[in-house]
Amino acid sequence: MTLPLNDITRRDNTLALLRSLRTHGPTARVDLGAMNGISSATVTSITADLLKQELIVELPHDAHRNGGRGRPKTLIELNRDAACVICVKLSINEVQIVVGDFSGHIRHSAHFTLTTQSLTPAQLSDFLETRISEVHATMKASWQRVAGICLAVQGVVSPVNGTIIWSPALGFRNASFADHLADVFNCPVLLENDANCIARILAEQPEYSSYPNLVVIMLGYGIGMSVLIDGKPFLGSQGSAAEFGHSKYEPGGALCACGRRGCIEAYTSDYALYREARSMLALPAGDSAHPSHDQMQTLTQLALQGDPVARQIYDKAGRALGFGIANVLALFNPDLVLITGSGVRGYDAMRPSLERALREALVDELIGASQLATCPWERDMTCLGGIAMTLQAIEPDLLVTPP
Amino acid sequence: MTLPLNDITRRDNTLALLRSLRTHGPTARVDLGAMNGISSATVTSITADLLKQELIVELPHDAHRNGGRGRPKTLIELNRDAACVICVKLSINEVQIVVGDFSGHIRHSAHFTLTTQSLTPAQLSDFLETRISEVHATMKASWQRVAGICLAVQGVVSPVNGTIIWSPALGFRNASFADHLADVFNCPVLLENDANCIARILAEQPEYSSYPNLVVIMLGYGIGMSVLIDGKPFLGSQGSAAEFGHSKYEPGGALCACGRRGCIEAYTSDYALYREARSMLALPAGDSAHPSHDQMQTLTQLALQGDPVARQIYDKAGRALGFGIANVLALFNPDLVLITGSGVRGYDAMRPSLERALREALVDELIGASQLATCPWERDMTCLGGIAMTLQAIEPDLLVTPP
DNA sequence: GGTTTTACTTTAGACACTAAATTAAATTCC
DNA sequence: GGAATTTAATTTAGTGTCTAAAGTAAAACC
Repeated sequence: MTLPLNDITRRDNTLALLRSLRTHGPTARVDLGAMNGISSATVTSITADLLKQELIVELPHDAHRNGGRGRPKTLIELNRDAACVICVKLSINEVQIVVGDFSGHIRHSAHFTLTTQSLTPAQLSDFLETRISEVHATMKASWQRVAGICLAVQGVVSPVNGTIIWSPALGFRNASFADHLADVFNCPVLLENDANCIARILAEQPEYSSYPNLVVIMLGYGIGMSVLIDGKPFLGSQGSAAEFGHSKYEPGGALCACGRRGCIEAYTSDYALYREARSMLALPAGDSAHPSHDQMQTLTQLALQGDPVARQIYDKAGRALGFGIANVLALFNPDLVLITGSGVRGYDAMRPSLERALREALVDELIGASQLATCPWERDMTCLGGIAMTLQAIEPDLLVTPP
Repeated sequence: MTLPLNDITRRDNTLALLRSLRTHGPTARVDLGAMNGISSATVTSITADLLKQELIVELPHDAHRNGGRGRPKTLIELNRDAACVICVKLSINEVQIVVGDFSGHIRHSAHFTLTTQSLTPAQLSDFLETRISEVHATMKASWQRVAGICLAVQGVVSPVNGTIIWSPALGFRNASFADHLADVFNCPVLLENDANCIARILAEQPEYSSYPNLVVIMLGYGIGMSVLIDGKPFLGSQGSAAEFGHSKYEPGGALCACGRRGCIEAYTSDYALYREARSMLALPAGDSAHPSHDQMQTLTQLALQGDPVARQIYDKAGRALGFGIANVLALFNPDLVLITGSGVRGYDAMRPSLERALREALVDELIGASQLATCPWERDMTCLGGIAMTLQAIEPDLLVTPP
């Protein structure tokens, strides 16, 4: 037994209202009630509590004119300054630190370039602590509280244990930073996979919110995937589910960054594409194991313009991705598969062979059950998702003890 | 808005008590309270309602002596005769019809042999209606009510739409029987995949109940799989998730019963094993496309006794299964993968190559996160699972309107 | 300026739950 | 054998949450 049952009901309803406000923006009490199946009287009661706690604010009436007859609605919105969260995105050779306010918007953002793969755990820990401290101090000076921190990491992480199991950005394995940071900054620290963050943000966008079972595949330096079941990210027993990039296309096939062979990533990721291409084509110089945006752009353009060698490389990549997606359709049967990440730039070049592979692999009924779409890629999506997840995680903590 | 909120709480608590009684057998009020985090007073109140509705009964005190001091516990158990459900298992060339009582036990069972693949939809519908009618009439004569019917079907089904999308037992596709049967017998009719039924039963057995994320793989004529996430069967958007047997091992590989190539089933199922074997080994005569138990037994024994040709066949099957399981581990990251079905008889012959494939495919961290085990196979498991699922589904209906 | 419309608040009552007190039914102790 | 002890179940009293309905507020309409 944790809480008396009635308190749970109240808390659930309170959290539901906060979530409605976060996704819908300013909303009137009547509408909040209708959206959540709660009577108007109860909304009044709950919002009164929240106003007292300064988690929400009423909008002045003159800010909005809502036409019709009758008493005008009083719009309520989240108090942006009620709390803030920090999201740290860790990817290959880049760290991004972002501050989000209580309504989920980015208030501050900074990028750092460093050779992540050569860091020791202690060096990375120091780096994170220093950088977060700077932001943390700034925020504390101007705001009430930093209510949570999120580490959004490329690779296999265990949110439950707070350990990074394996990341392409790092030269070591099984490292734990979350607990230490939680001690230092005295707030909850979430560890999340970057693909889950992105899926979280995409899923709440109106055009995708009607698909409760959503698979998001991220193409880029590596291949990431996130599965949302009933709108919630699916984590396996250790929280490290959905390692799509390392599911197998061809047993014994091409060498992957994970050390195994035949992974989809070993055919479809940036580094795999560039590895195939560099020996056969004239391409910009640079670190071919970590091709830059420009390098990939050049390669993609060649394929899209019909260069036969480049086309063949993308054909092969599309075929691997197609068979991989076929397995995902067979196993998860989602409503929608959304392909995004910086690698979508090459999607059109992969598409014919991808679709051929799908038809080759699956009976029509299974293909037809799921839609396939792409979605443009924006750099800040990961952090926005991390902020959203962190806010949701810390909200119950903010509700404690109205005095 | 459906029900006032407090009614939902009450209904949830009532259903929780019923579920406790179903899994734990006769239980005292105090213990029911402790198990469900409900106060003893509330248990008294709820059980009073249930007694009035005759869904539960009190055991006479002299039936059990529970030693200790103090007032003896009054054990409560489900009223077995409160309702019954019918489960129809449809597999290749066999239909089984079973009656389960309210406590989930089998009260009656009948098997029918018929060439299912040559039936038209109308013929099958007639057959089912006739056979169910017989049982239904018998039950109605002696009991209160037949509260639900379950169709447990091998293959891809859509529980939501009530249609059989594809079944190896049938010569046609996209057939709907559930609605018609529901009309005829005036009760809810569930359509379930057979693997989901079995997983349901296994999951509630004490030795597996501590694994919330459980994957059950069924080896047999075909390959079935069920995924339980947080103890609940995972169905995709159409409810036809987890078509593990038709996920791909080898693009362009062996021909599968589904018409595509390279499916795991095309290497590891009974028919695939026998297809490979029949040209090279002296095996019992019979329909080699649908090998009998005896035929498979002979083949398995050969492999286990070290016959090189048979061993090679099982090696290949194990390798395909191993890569398939590797993908499942990568994508679902379950706590436990349980292998069962009649085909477990050959598991030991597949095991070495299966484990080799796993190690070849996955980084150690992902293999180590999940356990792998086998579980003996019993014929009635499917129907027991179907009964359990049906009882759970109809329970809310039984609670309506205390007069 | 009165009427109508819509939004929000207050009031009154119902329901489910729990803690504490009470009753029930056994065992143990003397 | 009767009193004390122990444990189970029930009853009682009280709390919290919710809703429907009545009441109040603030606008547009006529």
